[in-house]
Amino acid sequence: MPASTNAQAKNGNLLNNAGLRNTTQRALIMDIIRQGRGHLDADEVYRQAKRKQPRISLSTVYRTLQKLKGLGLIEELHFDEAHHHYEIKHPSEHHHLTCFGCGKVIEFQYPLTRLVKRNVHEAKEFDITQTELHMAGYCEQCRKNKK
Amino acid sequence: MPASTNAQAKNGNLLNNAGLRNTTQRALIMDIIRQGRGHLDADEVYRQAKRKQPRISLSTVYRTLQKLKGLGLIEELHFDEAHHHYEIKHPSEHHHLTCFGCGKVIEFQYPLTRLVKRNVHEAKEFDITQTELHMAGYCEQCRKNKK
DNA sequence: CTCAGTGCAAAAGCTTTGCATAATA
DNA sequence: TATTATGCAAAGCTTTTGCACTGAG
Repeated sequence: MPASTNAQAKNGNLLNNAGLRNTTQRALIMDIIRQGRGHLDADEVYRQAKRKQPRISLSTVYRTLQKLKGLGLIEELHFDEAHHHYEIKHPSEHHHLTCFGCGKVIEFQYPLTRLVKRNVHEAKEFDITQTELHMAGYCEQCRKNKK
Repeated sequence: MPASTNAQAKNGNLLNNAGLRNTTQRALIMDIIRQGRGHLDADEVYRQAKRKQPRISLSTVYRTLQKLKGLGLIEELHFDEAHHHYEIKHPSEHHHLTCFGCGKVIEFQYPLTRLVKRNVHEAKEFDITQTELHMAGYCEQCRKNKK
C-alpha cells in the first residue's frame, strides 16, 4: 500500500473531523506542508501544488492555510522575512535554529514555557498560549567553508 | 536642561559615529523609537513623526529604519502580524511576553543562547548571531477580568 | 559647493476579497 | 440539491524605488 494512500486518508479524516470538506486541493496542500521539511511559505506551497494540480490558485492556498491555522492543524511562523512560513503543528513545544549560510533549519525541543514561567518573575502568573523561539547564525560546516 | 536636548545630542552622536548625516528626520525617528515603549511598527512611527514634522514621508521612515537596523542601533521584531516592529537595541539578550488581552509587552532578560548551546546537541557548534523569543498569552489581570 | 538624504509618486511584493462556476456531502 | 470551496481578477496593504529637490557638512 503506497504511502500516499495513507497520507490522503489521514488528511481526509483530519479535514472531516474539523468539519471541512475534503477537497483534492486541501489534501494536496496538507501533504505538501507535511512533507515540507524546510518551512514553506505560501508561494512555495503554491508552486509545489501547481506541479500536481496546474489549475490550483494562489487564493486557494492562502484560504486553506488560514483555515488550517485556525483549526490548529498547522503553525504559522514569523521569521526574518516579510512573509510567513507554515508547518504541520507538532504536539510538543519545539523551536528553530536557522543557518544563514546554507539555509538549513534545525528543529529542537525544549520546555521553554515551563522554564520561563519558573524563572521570570513577571511570567509566573501569565497564561502563556504561544511560544516562538527563532535562533539563527552559522552552522559548523558553513563556518568552515568561509575560512 | 530638558530631556529632549539630551536625547537629541545623543541621537546626533550616534548618527555621526555611524557615519550618517544627522538630519532632523532621523533624530526624530530615533527619539520616537527610543520612547516607544510598546513596540512600534513603521506606520505608527510615521504617524507620531508627522505630529512634529508634518512634511515627513513614509519613505523616509522606512529608509531610516533600514539604515538603523543595518547599523545595529535598532532591532526589528517579527510578531504575529504581517508587519515588523522596531525598538532600540538592548545590549543584552532580552525577550518578549505579550498579553493578548491588554496588549502590554513585558520584556525580560534570559541567557537563552547560552542555555540552548549548552543543552541542545545540534546547537553546540552553531555560531548563533540572532535570538528571538516571543511568548504570548493572557496576563493575570486580563484573566481575572474575563471571569 | 557636493553629495547624502528627502518628499512625492509610482511600482512592487504579499495577502485578501467579490463573484460566478464547479465540486462535495 | 444545497452549500461549500474554487479560480480568476481586482483590490488592499505594507514596503521599496526612481527622480528631482533640499539641506547637512
